[in-house]
Amino acid sequence: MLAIGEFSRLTHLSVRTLRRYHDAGLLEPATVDPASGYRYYSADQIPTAQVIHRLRELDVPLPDVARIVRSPDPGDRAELVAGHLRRLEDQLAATREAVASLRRLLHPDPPPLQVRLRAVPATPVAAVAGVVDLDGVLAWYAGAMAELDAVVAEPEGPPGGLYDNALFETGRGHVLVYRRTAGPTAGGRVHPVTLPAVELAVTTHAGPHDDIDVTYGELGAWVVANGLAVAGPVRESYPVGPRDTDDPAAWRTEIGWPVFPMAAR
Amino acid sequence: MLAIGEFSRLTHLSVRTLRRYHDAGLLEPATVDPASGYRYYSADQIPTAQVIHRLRELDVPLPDVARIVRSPDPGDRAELVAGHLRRLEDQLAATREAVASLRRLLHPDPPPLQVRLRAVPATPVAAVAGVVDLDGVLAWYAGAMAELDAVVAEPEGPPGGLYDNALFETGRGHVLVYRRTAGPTAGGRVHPVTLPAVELAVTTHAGPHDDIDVTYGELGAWVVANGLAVAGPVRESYPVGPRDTDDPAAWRTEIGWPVFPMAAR
DNA sequence: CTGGACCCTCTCCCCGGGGGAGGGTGCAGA
DNA sequence: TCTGCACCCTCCCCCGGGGAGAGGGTCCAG
Repeated sequence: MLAIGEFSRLTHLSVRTLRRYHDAGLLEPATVDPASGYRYYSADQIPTAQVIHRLRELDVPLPDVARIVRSPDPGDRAELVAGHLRRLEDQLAATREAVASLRRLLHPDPPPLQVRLRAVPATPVAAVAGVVDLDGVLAWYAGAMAELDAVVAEPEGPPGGLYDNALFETGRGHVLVYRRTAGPTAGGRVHPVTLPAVELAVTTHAGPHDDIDVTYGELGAWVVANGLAVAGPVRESYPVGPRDTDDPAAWRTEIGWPVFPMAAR
Repeated sequence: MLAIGEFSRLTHLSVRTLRRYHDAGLLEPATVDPASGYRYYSADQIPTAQVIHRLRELDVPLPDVARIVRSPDPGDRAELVAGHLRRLEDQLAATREAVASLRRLLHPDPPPLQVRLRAVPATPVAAVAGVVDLDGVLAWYAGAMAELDAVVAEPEGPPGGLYDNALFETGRGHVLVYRRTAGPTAGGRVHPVTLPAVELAVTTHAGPHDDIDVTYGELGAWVVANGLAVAGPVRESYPVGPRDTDDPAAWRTEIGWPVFPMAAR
């Protein structure tokens, strides 16, 4: 039986951290003296402590660590770990993209932004709508678009979507993806919808979506400079997207932001 | 002039976050109405907001972001950014190593640990000592060892170090690195020191230092199983180290932990 | 039996936000 | 000019994974 200080020395985990792991139900001492509250660990808990240490170095949240070290089946455990490694991969990809986008921001090579005003009439479309978290929007988009493809036999023009401002402001909001078509417009989650008529400020973003907010910002600056104000929901359409090519640099995203004269807000 | 909500829509930064950035002195509104406290932004602050956004995606702390966006000289700014990118690289390397170490832990292929007890007599050495942070210990070690090499003409045996337990427990502690020699033992930070006689439990760790705590743990378990207790400072020596080869898998680190009979603590 | 190392619980602090309460402002339509 | 409502303000509490320290109990060797 090892007192907490001794166990700390053997595992390179601080005494404080060991106590926290006990409170979190993550690493229970082998025995606890009921009179004094002293924690006593056994030497064969050392490997467990080391696994915990590694998982924490990978920023796995404590509750997930608890699930991993407590799961009895090594298969389940491996699966949980693999899931977290995938999460790390995604994070790494996001980091790389942020670095690239930062470089583009700091060393700009700005092609002048083409903004046009376009009066869009009310448009009937086949649509899938829902309330979505910002993190899950990509997955939701893929699923919704697959359903649209299954239902809409003869699409016209590129697919598109409407995104509520709340999605960017609070991380959750209404999203609607649509296809224009002369054919059927209902089935499963797909329903016919008529997009309202609006005046749009339209521009096209080229490349991956990691720095699409830059284009949003430039579009917004143009709108403001022209005495207009924006109001959601924003419309995007995807003349060239992940459905068309695997090369994000080739993507083209048309952004249409409903505008009003400043005074008419 | 844009109200905060409008600016939020143009930058995809939440209203809350914009207010926080104002409070942190990171992104000052162009004007603030002294009567109402309303913040008003100008459209040409959008690029700055986007740079901040990217830096935050890279987990650059707010004070550092403030330094970057406020530094007038683009060269300085690039240097600050580059520094953070280096930090990200290091972090990435650490993550990779933790993943590798975790795999080794979960799929162990354990060569049986060779532990020997060795009575070490008092030993005169040339040494550099200091109080070091755990993060900086590698850099400190490199500097100290370079000074030792400059002073000690004829070293005997591998270099070594003594590490206070506090280094692992509180992240800061006494460290002493030494070389045995029959030659000079003083110069610069180098001073003659006599390491006290101790009884050591000794084993050798093979490979990079990322999972050296596993060997520490196994050594500790062996010590406990043999009715002994450990006490610092730990001694390490480096028969094969970064000085000898660039391949961390070839490194050999001898760990000697002072031991006492359990009862004699 | 005593001193000192060790251990206990408790509270407060850090970061970068999110959530909500409670109240003041700006502006368009009536 | 009034009213309603969207917008804005400040202030406080919450999260996770610890670090720091206060104040007090416990263990054990000399």
